[in-house]
Formats: sequence, structure tokens, C-alpha cells
Amino acid sequence: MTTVDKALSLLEYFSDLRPEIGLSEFARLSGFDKSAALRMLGALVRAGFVEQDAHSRKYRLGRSFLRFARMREEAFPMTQVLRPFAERIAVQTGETCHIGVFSAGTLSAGIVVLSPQSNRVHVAQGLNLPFHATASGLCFLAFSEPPEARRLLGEGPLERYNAATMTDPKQVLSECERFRAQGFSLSAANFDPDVKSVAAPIFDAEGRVFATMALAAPMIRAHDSATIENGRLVCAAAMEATKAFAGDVPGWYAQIVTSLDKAA
Amino acid sequence: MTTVDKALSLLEYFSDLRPEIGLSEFARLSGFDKSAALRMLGALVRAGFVEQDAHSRKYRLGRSFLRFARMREEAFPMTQVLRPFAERIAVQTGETCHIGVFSAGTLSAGIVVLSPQSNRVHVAQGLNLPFHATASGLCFLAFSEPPEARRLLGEGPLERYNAATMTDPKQVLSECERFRAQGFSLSAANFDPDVKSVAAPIFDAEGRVFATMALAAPMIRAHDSATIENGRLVCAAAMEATKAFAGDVPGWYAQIVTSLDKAA
DNA sequence: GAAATCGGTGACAATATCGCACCGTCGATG
DNA sequence: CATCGACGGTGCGATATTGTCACCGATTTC
Repeated sequence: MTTVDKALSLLEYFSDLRPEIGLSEFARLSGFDKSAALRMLGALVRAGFVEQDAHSRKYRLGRSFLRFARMREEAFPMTQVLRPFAERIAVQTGETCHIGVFSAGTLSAGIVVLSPQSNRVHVAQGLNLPFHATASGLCFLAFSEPPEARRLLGEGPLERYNAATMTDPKQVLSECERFRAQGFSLSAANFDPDVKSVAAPIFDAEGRVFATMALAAPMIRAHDSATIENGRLVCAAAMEATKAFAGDVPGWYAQIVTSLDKAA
Repeated sequence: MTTVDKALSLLEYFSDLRPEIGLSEFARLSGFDKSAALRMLGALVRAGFVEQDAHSRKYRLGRSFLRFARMREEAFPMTQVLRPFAERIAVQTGETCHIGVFSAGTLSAGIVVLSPQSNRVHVAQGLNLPFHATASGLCFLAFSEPPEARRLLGEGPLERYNAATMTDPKQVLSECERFRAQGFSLSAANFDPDVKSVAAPIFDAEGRVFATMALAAPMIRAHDSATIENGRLVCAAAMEATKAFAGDVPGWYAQIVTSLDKAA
């Protein structure tokens, strides 16, 4: 682990719930010495990645992110390209659609299109999507390389969100095998007790999954036939999205999707 | 200069014109050895700040910026708060308004609201605003601490964009003194030969300028009386924006603005 | 008003980084 | 089609940066 890794890892402690962090707090969270943390924070401040409140002396994310995010979207318009697919399928199915984007070890809701219905599932923009307890997360694991999937899950036991949450990594991985064969993942009440979701993978130019498209329905509407149909639709939409993004759909995956279509 | 500084400085070589950079190119641009550049890039890749095209092996900005930019806006909604002020003044004056945001040594157009008129000045989102040749840049210098301003300008000679561009730092700084006393900056044909602009400072919670609000008009509409009126309006709007952002308007600056209003 | 916690500093031993030589590969050029 | 140059990337010893700990004054807590 280089010093740069360590410095950048500090940023991961920020979240919607913890938008400001003090020096000692950083040291405690990261296990680094205060003096080391301070030096790294200094560099992050100089680069504009964090800024310090002059009064409270706490640190928060800096302005540079806005600048670089804009440049990235300009050069490589991922959000713009993927959003229309999420919009279309949200209207088509009447359910909330979100796209989970993987970066630096975490999967989060990068694009959210809420269902047009009044009884709908709400997903907050930027919400963290745990790998073992959401359709998006399970889908990501299912279509990642198995060693990578194991690494992301860790040793376990996994955090429990409610009664149906799977907490054993082994169980999660075996479920993932099923999802991989089936083309999309399923999650019923693993995260939110009243929500049932399906998710399909979006691949990058190297044929690696980097995002997932998910449909989340209130349990009351999620009878089996609707769920299967949603699965089929989300697979088709995710595959189209992959192509629009200049991604590479692996041949074996395209086959699964076409056979799903034939079955319908 | 710590290693973290060096690693993060690599990101500054990306731009709209140079969205992808190879390893040797990085080494040449930065002056670091290839091996050192590679190690730093590795850390940036692991953190999701750059990603590598598997085919061309070139590097580009990564997905993490989207995630952090969203978190920053969520916790600290700068863009959302400032935009309405730019919109209002663009309608009021009929000219293009942009807000220049400073981060990591550069000023760039973070918010742009184009004039409703058909003959209007176009400013690209994210455009770099040179300190010595734009109203925004001059305004930023004028209201920064003088040593900071000198540091940002460098030794000179400054880049020339056309005949009217000031290329001597001394000249620029003396102009800035005038702007500081007057409350807003002026730039006629310094950057674009057919554009005349005014800009006023937006202050952070510590009373330091961190952004500028600028109005840019086609030369044909920019007679003296219109320019002075635009200056007055942009000062008032920038001051309101500062307050909405929980910024601290220095007393002496508020005085200048009220005396401008009285004169009108 | 004493104790704990805060942000931050300084210095030395420990360790990661710098810089160089070198490798295999690719694409252009004669 | 052989050569050349530029590419991305590797391995290693000399060396500069980092980790660690003691300590500082200022605030906050009790």
C-alpha cells in the first residue's frame, strides 16, 4: 500500500451521513497517526479534494470534484448515455429503475429514475448498494470474476438489514452462480423488507461488469410473473445500454438473454 | 512536496483537449520518471480516480469523481445555491452570466447561464478562465491577498490571446488595484476580441474570494453606460449570492457596493 | 478548575520512493 | 520484411519521505 493509496483512502470515510470529519476522527477511523493523517490531508487540501472549515477546523470534500466530474462526463459521457435506458424501462414497467455504478470497491446508485406510480420504491441518488443484500450488489458479484467477488464480500458474517438478509458469504456466492446462469439477479426483502428487485449487468469495453441496472418494485406488485417479466426486460435494457456505452457483451451472456426472450 | 501532491498533480494534465494520457506522456508532461508515474497512476486507478483503457493503455479520469461530486453537492450544495442568482441576472441584463469557481490553482466556469438573446456570448461549461485575461480572473486576483495574486500570475510574460491582452504581471496587478477599489473588474477584448465583461467576487465563510460572477456582452452592446450598469448589478447579485452561500462579505466591500447603488 | 480532547508540531528511526538500466511489444519507415 | 524508435512496464540500490511518539496551547467537559 503506497502513501497515495493511504491518502486517497481517507476520502472514503466521507458519506452522506458523515460529510465533515475532524483530524482526530480521521486518525481514529483510519488507524493512521494524527501526524500522518494531517500530512495527507494537507496534500488533499492543496489539490482541492478536501477543504477545511476555518471555524470548526473540520474537513469536507472539496471543489475539485465538481471540476473533474464535469471533465470526465464531457470526455466520457457515461451518465448521459445510460440515463435514457433507465428512463425508458421505468416507464415501460412502471417501477423505479436505478443504475448502480462501481468505483473503488463500492457500488452506489449513480442514476435513479423513480416509478411514475404513486406507490413506488424510493432510491436515493448516491445510495450505497451493499453487495450481499441488494439485487444490484448480487448482480455485480454474479458477473464479476469469482475471486474478485470473494474479495468484495470479505470474510463475513455480513451485515444484517432484516430477517431475510443473507449473512454467510458462501450462501451469497452460491446464489450468485444461479443468477449468473439465469442472466439477472433477484433480491426479495434482503435490504428493505417490502421491496423485491431484479438487476442485470452492464459491461465495459473489456467485457467486465462495471454497472448494474435494477428494477425495484413494492412487494405487493411483485408476484412471480411480474418479477420474471421485469427480469427479462431489465436484461434486454442493460444489454442495449452496454452497446450504447461501447461496452462488450460477452457472447455467452447475449445467448442467455436471447433465450429469455424466446421463452417469453 | 509530498508524494501525494505529486500523484494528484498528474490529474491536472487532463483537460477537455487532452482527455486521455499515456504513461510516457505523463512522464514527459510532469517531469517524473516513468516508473514513478506508473506507481502513482496505480494508486489513482485503485481509488477509481483514473481508469485505463484496456486497448490503448491510455489513462482517463475515473468514475469516482462522479460519486464524490454528488456527495459534495449533497452535503454542500454550492452549484444549486449559486445558479439561481446567475439565472436571475442573465434574464435581468439579457447577457450571458457565468460563475467562475477556483480550485487547486485554476479558475473555471462552473456555472453558465446563456443570454436569452440570439446575439450572445457563448461560454462553455468548465472553460478555463485565465487570471490575466478575463474579467473573472482579474476579479479573482483583485480580491485575493496580493501575495497570492502574485503567486498565481507567476513571473510572466503571460500568454497573449490577442492584441489587447495584458502580458506584464505588473500591469495586471496595478489594474487589479483599480478593480478592487471599484468593486468589480472589467475586461474588454483581453480574451475574446469581441467581448466585454464585468465580474464581481463571491466570498466564502472566511471572507476569502473563492468564486466570481461575470457578465459577458458582445462589444456591440457594451457601451459605457451599459457596462457600468452591468457592473453595479453583478456586484449586487454576487453579494446576495455570497450571503445565500453563508459566505462573509467583508465590511469594506459591502460599503463599496452600497455606494455604487446610491450613485445609480 | 482539573481533566480530557481537540488541532497541530518537531524529530528520529524505518521504509517507501526516485532514478536508472533494461525488457518485450507494437507500428512506422526504409 | 528488417530496423528503428517509442511504447508500457519491471527490478533494484541509493536516498528522501514517511511512521511514530512525545509534546504544545487552546477548547470543551464535567
